[in-house]
Amino acid sequence: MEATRWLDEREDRAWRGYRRMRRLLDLELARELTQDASLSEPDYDVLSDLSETPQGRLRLSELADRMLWSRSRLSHHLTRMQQRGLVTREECPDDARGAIVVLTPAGRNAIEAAAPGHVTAVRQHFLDLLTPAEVEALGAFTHRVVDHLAQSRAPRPRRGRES
Amino acid sequence: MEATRWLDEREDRAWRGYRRMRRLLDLELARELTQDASLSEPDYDVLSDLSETPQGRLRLSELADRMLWSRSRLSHHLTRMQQRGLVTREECPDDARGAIVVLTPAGRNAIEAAAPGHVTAVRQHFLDLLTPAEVEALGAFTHRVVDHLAQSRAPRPRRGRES
DNA sequence: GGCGATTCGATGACATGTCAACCAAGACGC
DNA sequence: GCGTCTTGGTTGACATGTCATCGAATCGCC
Repeated sequence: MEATRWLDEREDRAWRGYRRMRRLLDLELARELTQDASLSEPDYDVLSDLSETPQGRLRLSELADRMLWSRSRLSHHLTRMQQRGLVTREECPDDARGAIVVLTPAGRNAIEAAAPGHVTAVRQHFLDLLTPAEVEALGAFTHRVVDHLAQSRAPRPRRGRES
Repeated sequence: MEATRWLDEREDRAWRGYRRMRRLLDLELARELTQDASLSEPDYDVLSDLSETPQGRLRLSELADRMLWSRSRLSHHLTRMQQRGLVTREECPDDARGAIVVLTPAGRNAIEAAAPGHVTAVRQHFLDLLTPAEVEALGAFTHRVVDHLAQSRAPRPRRGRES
C-alpha cells in the first residue's frame, strides 16, 4: 500500500488535454459526419473496416474483434444498419453458427462518399495541427500503450494457475 | 473541390494508434473503476470536477460547460447519482431558475476512495509508458488542438454577420 | 459416435446519451 | 410595468450500449 504518486504539473496538463481533446474532437467529427454523410461514427467505423477487406465481407466475430466491440453490440448495430440497407448478413458456409457481414452497394457508396470529407476533417482538426515529429511520436507511444494493454487482456492460458 | 489528401503511412499509423489506444484505455480504466470503486467514468468525472471546487458545489450549467456535456445529459446523470446519494441539488439564491449541484459526504468519500486507484491506473496503463518528452509533447499538441476546436464552437457574437 | 464444455450470434431487459419540446424566470427595450 | 426574447433546467421519446441469457453448432476427449 504505497502512497499514491499524484500527477505532477506536466502530467496533469497532458492528461487533461488528452481528455478534453478527445471529447471536442469526437463532437466535431461526429457533427460533420452526420451532417455531410448521415453516418454516425460507429457507422463509419463499421463500414470502414468492412471496406478494407477485399470482398467487403467479414465474419461477425472477426469484425467485432477488430473493432474491439462486443459481439452483442455489433449484432445490435448491424441490425440497425441492415434496416438502412448499408449491410446484410449471410450464412457462413463452413460454420453454421456463423454470420458473415456483407457491405451492400449502398454501404459501399456511403463510405466512399463519406471518406474524403472525414479524412479532411481529421486533418483539419487534428493531424495538420501537429508537427511531423509529433505525429511520429503519437504513432510511437500509442502503439506502445496499445501493446501494453493488449497484454492485460490477452486470453488467459487454458489451464493457467496465474493469480 | 480539391483532391483529397489521404493519410500517409505515418499519419495513418498515428491515427489508428490513437483510436485503438483510446478504446483500450477506456475499457481498462472503466473496468478498474467499477470494480474497485463502483463508479463509472462519467460518475468519476462529475465527482472529480465537483471536488475540485472549494465547497464541492457548482451551478449545473457551469459544471456542464466544464465537462463539455449538454445540460440535458448532466441533468439525467445527476438524477441517477442523486438516487445513489452521491450528490444533491439545491436552489440557487441569485437565480431562481438555477440549480446548484452539491457533493454529499458520501460523494466526497467515493471520489476520495476512488482517486488513488484511478490515478495509479492512469499512470500504469498510460503516462508511465511515455517518456517525459512525450508527455510534454502530448500536453503541447492536445492543448493546441483544443484551442483550435474551441474556436469553431465559440459562441457566436450576438448580432454578428459572420459567415 | 457420443457427451460435456465452449463458441457464435441473437435477444430482452436495462443503463446511458441525444434531441426536441417545454416551463419558469431573468434580461432587454420601451 | 409590460411584452418579447433568451436562458436554465427538466422531461419524455427515442437511439445506442451493456449485460446476462439462450439455443444452436462445434470442439475435445474418450
